[in-house]
Amino acid sequence: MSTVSIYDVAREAGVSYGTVSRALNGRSGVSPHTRRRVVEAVARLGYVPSPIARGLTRRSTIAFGIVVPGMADPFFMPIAQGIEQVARGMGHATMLYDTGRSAAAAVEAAAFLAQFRVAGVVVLGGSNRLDDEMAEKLAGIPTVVALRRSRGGVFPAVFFDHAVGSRLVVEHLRALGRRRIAFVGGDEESVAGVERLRGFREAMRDTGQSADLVLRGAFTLDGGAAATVEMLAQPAGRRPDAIFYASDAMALAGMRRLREAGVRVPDDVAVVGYGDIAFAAIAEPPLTTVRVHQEQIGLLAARLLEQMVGGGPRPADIEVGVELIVRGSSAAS
Amino acid sequence: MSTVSIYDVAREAGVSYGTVSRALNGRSGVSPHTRRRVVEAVARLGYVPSPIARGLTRRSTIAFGIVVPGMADPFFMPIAQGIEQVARGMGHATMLYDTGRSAAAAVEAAAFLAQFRVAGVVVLGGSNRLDDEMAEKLAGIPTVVALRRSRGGVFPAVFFDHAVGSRLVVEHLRALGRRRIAFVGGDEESVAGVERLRGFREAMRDTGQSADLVLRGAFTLDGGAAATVEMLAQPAGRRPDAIFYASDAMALAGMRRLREAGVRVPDDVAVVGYGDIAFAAIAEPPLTTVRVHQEQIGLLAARLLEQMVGGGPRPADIEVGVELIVRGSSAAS
DNA sequence: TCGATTCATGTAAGCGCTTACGGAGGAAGG
DNA sequence: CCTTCCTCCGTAAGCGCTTACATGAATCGA
Repeated sequence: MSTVSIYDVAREAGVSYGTVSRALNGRSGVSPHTRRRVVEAVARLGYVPSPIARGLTRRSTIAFGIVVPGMADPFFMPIAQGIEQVARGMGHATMLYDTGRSAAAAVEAAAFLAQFRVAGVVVLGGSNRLDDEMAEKLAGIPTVVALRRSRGGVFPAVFFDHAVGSRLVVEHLRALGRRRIAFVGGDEESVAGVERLRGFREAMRDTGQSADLVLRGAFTLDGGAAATVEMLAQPAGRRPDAIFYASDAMALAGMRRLREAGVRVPDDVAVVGYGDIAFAAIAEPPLTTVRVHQEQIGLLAARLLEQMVGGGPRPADIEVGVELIVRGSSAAS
Repeated sequence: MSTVSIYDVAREAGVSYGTVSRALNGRSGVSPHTRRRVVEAVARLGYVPSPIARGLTRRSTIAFGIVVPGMADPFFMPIAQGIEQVARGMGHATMLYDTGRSAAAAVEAAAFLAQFRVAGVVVLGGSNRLDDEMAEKLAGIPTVVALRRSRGGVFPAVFFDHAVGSRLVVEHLRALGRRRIAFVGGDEESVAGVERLRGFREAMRDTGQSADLVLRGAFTLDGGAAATVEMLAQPAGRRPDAIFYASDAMALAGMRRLREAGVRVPDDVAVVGYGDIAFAAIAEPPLTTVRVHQEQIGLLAARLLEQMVGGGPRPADIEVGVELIVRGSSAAS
């Protein structure tokens, strides 16, 4: 166990603890010779600076915080994973805080991570409504949001246009000749929920269709299943010939319900999701969806944070594109 | 921002900082009256003790560490999520360290978390080969492993018998009349990989079958896809009529490949997975698998850790059962 | 009434670092 | 040869807590 402190190193190297600290932190005012002796002593003793003691004086620990709406959600985790990798590359730890998709919890998360004096935080998705409050809690801790922009630009963001994805879907379905397109939205506590719905509505209007088949649920498997059951309860005449789910998880669960009800996908109903999680491609039928490039977003967010932590200026927002991936669940019927 | 320190509280309450500390930590030797004044001052000032300063003196921070083989793996994350919830209930943060399924990385994880002086750590799966080394790095930090036992019982464990699950699968497939059962194993760096294979071999032997169709890969989607492609390359005569994958992810990816090759599931080939991740139930066909009760395991592990952190005696290992969930991918054909 | 306890509280030290400050040499300048 | 200025380094203080110890007041029995 690293019970060896900076004092031990100092003794071993025959210098004072202050010098050790300077040497290790690359401060000036240490002769090359001394520096070398310190480095050697460190190696000999296997000394590792205590992150928490260091955190106390520096008011910042070598840990990043990630605020995530759902720790078990296959959409968010690849992003978090990317961030964790970058963090570890910097020798940083990663703290996860699961908000359970509650906007209020995100503020708590901010406060919590702030008192831990993390070096930086990445907020995944969620709502922008409370960004000011979060910024207040985070008081000066470098923070970036991913998957959305922040309210009033308080935080730099790596984002994409959720509405554009919806538009691509509607146009695709339209081109396929689908006439009655239903939308199953996620919770509107989040930007994703609101914007994907908005995009759907606008695209429907623009293509001269009425967006009257709109349901809401949670972004989860259960949410998708429940909404689909509800949809199936409609009188046959009002049944859609295409369902656009606001997330892949919802779509996948929905397809299962549809099949159980004897509805064929894509013949009777085309199905489209949003997010392109790994399971979308291997579902049966493979799920048409809006690809979001999660890994890229994670890496970009981490990189932005890296810059900010490094003391750089506030970076500009980065927009990434979305892309419609057409698969079997909406193949031409 | 919580820039208010214990000194501020002391001043506000008109007592000394030592008294504030004692009052806040429930130490004896504080009059009820004083205690009340302190509590009031805390509330008035919105004081929150600095976890990191506290960590420095106590040599233990209010954070738990989780060592996880894959942060984006839908099998592990529900467990981690359960732990995170318990942790937060205790006011603790959660640090995740992704080993990428490398046993060596798990030791690094231990060292890393140890220097952060986490209050406790949960190791998910992995190998038990390096448990001694990990214990050494963790020097006294309460630790429990989940999903396997630890070598020589160095850590308390919440485990199940991987081999029993395999046996259930083999017997099930056998009862279905399948004659040529193939096994697609996960990486044998982990206990899960080794034991599931062993269980398969033994069950095959006990039922008088030869276990000659055995492939290995990674536990991931890609691993399952690759192994399946390999399997399909076999001459038709050697083709299995059932494939038992060591994980659900592998099985799901495998089913996709099978379908693409025109192999019908379950008619031509029955497919079974292991783990019962959320997507298993909604796949098409729904996947027969070995249920492992991930949430329960997460909660139990967290609870054990809670006990240990509370200073209790080393808890006994807890074994949880596994259960075969029969679904469409192996329905009687 | 008086020492012996007991209880509540204040103070100092220390956890393992960082960093401002100041002192000791040595090099440069006159 | 003496001042001035660097360079390199040691020391002290402080980050925000906990806790051992010291102090003083209150309580008790005799």
